[in-house]
Amino acid sequence: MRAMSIDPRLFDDLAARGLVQDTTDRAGLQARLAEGPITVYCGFDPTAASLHVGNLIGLLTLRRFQNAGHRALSLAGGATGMIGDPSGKSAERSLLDDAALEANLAGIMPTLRQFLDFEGANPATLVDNRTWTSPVTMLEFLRDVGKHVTINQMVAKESVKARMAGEEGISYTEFSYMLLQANDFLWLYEHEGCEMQVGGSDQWGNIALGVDLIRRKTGGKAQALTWPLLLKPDGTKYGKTAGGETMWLNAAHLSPYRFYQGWMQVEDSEVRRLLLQLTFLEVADVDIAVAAHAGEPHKRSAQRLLAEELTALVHGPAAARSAREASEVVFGGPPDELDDATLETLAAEVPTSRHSRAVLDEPGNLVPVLVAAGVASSRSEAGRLIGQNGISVNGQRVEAGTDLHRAALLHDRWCLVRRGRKAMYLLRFDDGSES
RNA sequence: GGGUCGGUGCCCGAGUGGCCAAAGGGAGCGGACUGUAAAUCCGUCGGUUACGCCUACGUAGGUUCGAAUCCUACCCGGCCCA
Repeated sequence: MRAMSIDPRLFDDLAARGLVQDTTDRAGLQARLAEGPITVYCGFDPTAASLHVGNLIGLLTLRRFQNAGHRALSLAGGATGMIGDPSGKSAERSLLDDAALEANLAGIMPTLRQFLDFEGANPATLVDNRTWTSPVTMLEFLRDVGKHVTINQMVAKESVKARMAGEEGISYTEFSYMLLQANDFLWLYEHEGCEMQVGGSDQWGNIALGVDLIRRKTGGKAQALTWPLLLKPDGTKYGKTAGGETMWLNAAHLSPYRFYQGWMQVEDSEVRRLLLQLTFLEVADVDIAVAAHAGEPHKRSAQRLLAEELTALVHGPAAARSAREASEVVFGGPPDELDDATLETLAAEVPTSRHSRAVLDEPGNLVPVLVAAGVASSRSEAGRLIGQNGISVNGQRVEAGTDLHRAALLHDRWCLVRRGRKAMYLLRFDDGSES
């Protein structure tokens, strides 16, 4: 009867990592987990062509369950993604058309596959809720799902109340989202033997509705667990770099180098929690690392650990290594000591642009080149940055009126431009056409 | 369908005929201080061939020497009524 051995420490480990916000009857859930493998699912809506760090906990939590011997089920929200979840949103979403939806799905599928093991003795499963949602007619849906849910309980949900109180209101479509999600849970319960759903705490209402629906329709008992939303100290959602970029998981949307830098720049007070929630490092090891960091915080060893673990997890060990090396160059010594090969490598990690050598002979070329390189978005901004001592070329602050000359190039073709203290751009000057 | 209130820059939000590229706040960006941290302070924050010009206050027209501000139509949203 011991088909699969399960790790009994899972729940305590999740709790120790700060990953337990709410659960259905806690003792009951722990008892059920101890009983044997459970099938657990987490949904990911294709709202963009890439998942972002906000989805990371879900991906990792599924993996934690799988590692502990349970069955992980990853759900791509092809149906729900079209509607948009009103939870945590203050404004109505724009509906996705079919083409955008397909593109988004194609973008997130590889990530969903990457975090789980679909081979071996305990393979994970990947489903798309369009499979069972599309064929259902509206009448069937109203009869089989809608009949079991009261408007009263739907209106009582925080996400709905917030929107009903706001100026924009909530459309019937978005209002229905929770029914679709509840129906997903029911379907998976009946067809995949899925007894448990996990998600961020903003999903609690939707998940609980599914648990209710399952009980009413089947008499069965389903489980739910949510984790606290990944929030920054200022209360805003996580998922942006210090520079305000979304922390996408796809390399095409955010380079591994910038992803790595995003984690390098988290503040001290956050780093322990992030290590616990976003890596597979043991709790004890995290505490050792954090203690070491506290002793000499300027070395940022905990941030470095976080950045390396996560970059390796998301982009692979090789990308993590490149990101680290590039970071050492960018935040290391003076750029005029870099050799040509290092600059070539760096070009793959930081924003790099190509320019014609001919512009080096033109007076007043600095501002236009900065714009062309993407350092500034307009001439005005470029001028402003220079005036504010915000631009340095090859390690030298430049003043208004400075021109770029051939003599300033590194190895006769590179220019390393720094904007502020963190943003680095590499400009490459070749013969031939400008790009 | 009727009534009513509203749609302002990345976001929130003042402005109700000229002094408005548009107060204030937030975010962002740069600087100082630091540790690629936090806190704090300073500056900046539509574009440009820069004391001029262009583009901007839901959309399209109109009144006016002059409109974000007035009028008309339309679009969108809140609330109330049917």
